[in-house]
Amino acid sequence: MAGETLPGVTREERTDARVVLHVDMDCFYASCERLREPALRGEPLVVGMGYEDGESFGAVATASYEAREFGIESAQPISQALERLPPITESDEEPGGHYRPVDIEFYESVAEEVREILHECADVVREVSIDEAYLDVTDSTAWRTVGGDGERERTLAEGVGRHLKQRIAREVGVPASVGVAPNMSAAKVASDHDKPDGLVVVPPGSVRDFLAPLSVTEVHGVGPVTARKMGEMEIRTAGDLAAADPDRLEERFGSRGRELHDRARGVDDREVTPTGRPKSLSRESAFAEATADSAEKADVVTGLAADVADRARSRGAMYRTIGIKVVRPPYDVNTRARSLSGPVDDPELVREVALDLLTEFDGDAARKVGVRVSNLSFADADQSRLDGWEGSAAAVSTDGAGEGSAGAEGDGGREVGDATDGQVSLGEFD
DNA sequence: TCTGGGGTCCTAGGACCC
DNA sequence: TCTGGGGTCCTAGGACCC
Repeated sequence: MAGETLPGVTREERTDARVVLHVDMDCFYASCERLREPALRGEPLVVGMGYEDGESFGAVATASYEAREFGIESAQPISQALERLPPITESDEEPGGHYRPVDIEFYESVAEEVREILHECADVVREVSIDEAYLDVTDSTAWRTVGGDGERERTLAEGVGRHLKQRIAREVGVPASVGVAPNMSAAKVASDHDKPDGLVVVPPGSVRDFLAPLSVTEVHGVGPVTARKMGEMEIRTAGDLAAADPDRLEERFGSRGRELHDRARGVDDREVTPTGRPKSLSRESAFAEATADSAEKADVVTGLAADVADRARSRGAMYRTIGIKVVRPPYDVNTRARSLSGPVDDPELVREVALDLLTEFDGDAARKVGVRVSNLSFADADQSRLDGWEGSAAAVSTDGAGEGSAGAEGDGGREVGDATDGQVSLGEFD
């Protein structure tokens, strides 16, 4: 990192500070809907999921800024959102509200176009979600200030942020907010600071002052629980947090306390690492009405199990742990999981294990159930190289498959057969 | 066979994020 | 704010091993 400089950036201009961008698409699902249906621009728009005709069950995924004016927020129940949304009238004067169901495949296709631009602009891109990413552009720009006499002073780094925003707007047609800062957590707060369509630049040395007046809830990693506890400690702003005694914070919040203290002071050494492999895959579904009916619960779990197994297969993932989640009223979250002796790709087994774990909750009312596979491994070249299997005949098999061949652990009497075709085949279950 | 210490794996729950 | 769906990381206790 320290050695070479890039064209246009001399050695003296290099500082130790990194240049990190956080790109956050503004109410992304709504923007996507407007892309293919321009008449929705400027109108209150709610994109929701789980809402079928006549049902009032589900939640808001994204509300446009116009819809937010009416008190509509994301994660709100659909029924409530639709009540607040003004009715569409014939009059051109009256703003009408619009509802569209989530169409995740279309949004993925738009996100892919955005991703391509991000990867063209930076070597290291970490995608956090469908509408958010961190970029490290330290090697292609600098914090040097340009402009000055007459012109507004700005940094080269700001130019990169502006360029990125403009390309996304021009080539894809959706708005993005961009934060530019010397670390991830500051860039994240910066992108959030002037939404929508914002560009906020926080140069090195000014991060702490930038954060100081903001509510502690703006700090990434501070949720409702932590904010409440901090309130009890008279810590209300990021400035309060920065000035607080780190030992006290650690006492109260564990290692996270120290970390949050650092972030509030503008200290965050985390590298921007490229998006990795998923660690787990899950699906869950809420009942319109909590149910204790075992058959009904089993039905839904069966469907979710099939979906999860399907998704794992399509992504080339094998799993070693299968789990369920049961949420009992009022909001009692329970998880159960069982690990196998080796990774598998076996939809039938996902179903069997999930249903077996579910029997513990026979007779219990459930408002939501879920199925999850974790302990994932990927049978491809990358993974096998990491495992030191490169070049061996068994290159496609992954950790655990080898020694799992006899089901030697005898966990619960289930047998795991020989590893063949890069996958462990199974004998009887239970 | 009343009993130390360290390491790892597994499970369950909690907090947080988008 | 009584709460949808898909994730991540951390913690803590127990089992098990040496």
